[in-house]
Amino acid sequence: MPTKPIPDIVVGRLPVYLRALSFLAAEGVQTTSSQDLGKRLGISAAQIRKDLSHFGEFGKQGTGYNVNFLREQIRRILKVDREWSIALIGIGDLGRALAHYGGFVDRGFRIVALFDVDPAKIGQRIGELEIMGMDKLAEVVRGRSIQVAMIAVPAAQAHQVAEQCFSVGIKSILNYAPITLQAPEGALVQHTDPVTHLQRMTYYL
Amino acid sequence: MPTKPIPDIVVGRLPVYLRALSFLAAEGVQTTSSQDLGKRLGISAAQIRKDLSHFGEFGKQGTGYNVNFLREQIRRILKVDREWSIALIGIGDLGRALAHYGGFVDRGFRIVALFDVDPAKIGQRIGELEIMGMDKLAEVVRGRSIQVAMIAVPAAQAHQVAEQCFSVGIKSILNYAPITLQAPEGALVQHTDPVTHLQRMTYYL
DNA sequence: TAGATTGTTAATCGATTAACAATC
DNA sequence: TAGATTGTTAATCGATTAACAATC
Repeated sequence: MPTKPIPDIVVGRLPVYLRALSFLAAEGVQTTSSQDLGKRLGISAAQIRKDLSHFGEFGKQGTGYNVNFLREQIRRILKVDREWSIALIGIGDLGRALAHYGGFVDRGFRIVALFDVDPAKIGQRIGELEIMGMDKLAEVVRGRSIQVAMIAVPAAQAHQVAEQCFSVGIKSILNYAPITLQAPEGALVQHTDPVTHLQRMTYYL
Repeated sequence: MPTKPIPDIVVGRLPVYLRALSFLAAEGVQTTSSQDLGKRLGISAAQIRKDLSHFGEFGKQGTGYNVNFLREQIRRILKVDREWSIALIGIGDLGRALAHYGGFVDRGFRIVALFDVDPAKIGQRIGELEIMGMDKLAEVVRGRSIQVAMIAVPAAQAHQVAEQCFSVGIKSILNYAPITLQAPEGALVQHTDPVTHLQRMTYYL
């Protein structure tokens, strides 16, 4: 009896719930409810309960949810109760900003390797890390069991860089280039492009 | 007879279509079809035709769509056939990267003002722009009719900064802080947080 | 106990897909 | 003309919401 897969749209909301729970935990809040969370996130209470019910029972009638407990459960479900190593490819302005960003580590991710094609950049250091040429990608990805990459290269190069990543065993790519990439069978690509968000908003202005 | 509002999920796909059409135009491609676009974007051809049908008829039976024509139509629908002025608030690593990013202008947006609370940063220049204190926000937003802001401040300050933006007349915020912000009636907030994307992917790993 | 809130069911709502006449 | 592709309708599929028994 194969279990029904969880809808991707539900999976996509879990990180948002997790973020809110971490915020509440940091504030010292012990308990929350689907209603309280829903109000904070602009989501209906019923939807939050329904979403969570795909994974188990985490609350108590009359009381709600223990913030730390639910947080730990979602961390486990999303597999961010560990640290994922990330390769960052493309060390321009955005790549540098990502390399400096301190918000990855306590949410389950650590950039452990930097890559660029520009010979002028190769060998430079950012913090602890040295920028490497793409010829080192296979070796580093395999050696450090990296499964996740972030791509911050120009649009014209993104497709080729993604191919290279997949060919050396990367399973997930977060793509910052403003172009839609195809993921091969068994791999995943997520896109993040500020302009698409802005354009979605101007429609309503 | 009030027209039915276009589903937001459809509006959200238009920027993706536009991005693909701009790519094709740059490649010199004259004509495309719902099937071709769908293949490139990982979306069904039927969905693309259905989405476009909310706004009018843009294609020709047997031929498909003229790339430049459809591109112009979507630019018009999304209102990015003009240039929107943007205020960028929070000039840390990410804010700096956004300030340097060259990809806004040809897609309808221009950062025209930089703000930070740090006295050490106020007065510094990035390119043509000088970083200003938040006390100048109201004046600049009104003076330059700015309707869109990007917030790249730490999570702890994001809520307050957003309130300030809305209070001086900003209608749309693209929020880079890892926290969910509420938009007041008549305003819009879009969130962009790399970690939520990464966490969504690790679920499947 | 009385009040609150969960997890779940069934109903509703909305989005996607399949199919096809129209027609370039 | 023959082949291709649109725009649209109806059917299907899936997601959200409302309601409520269970129970803390």
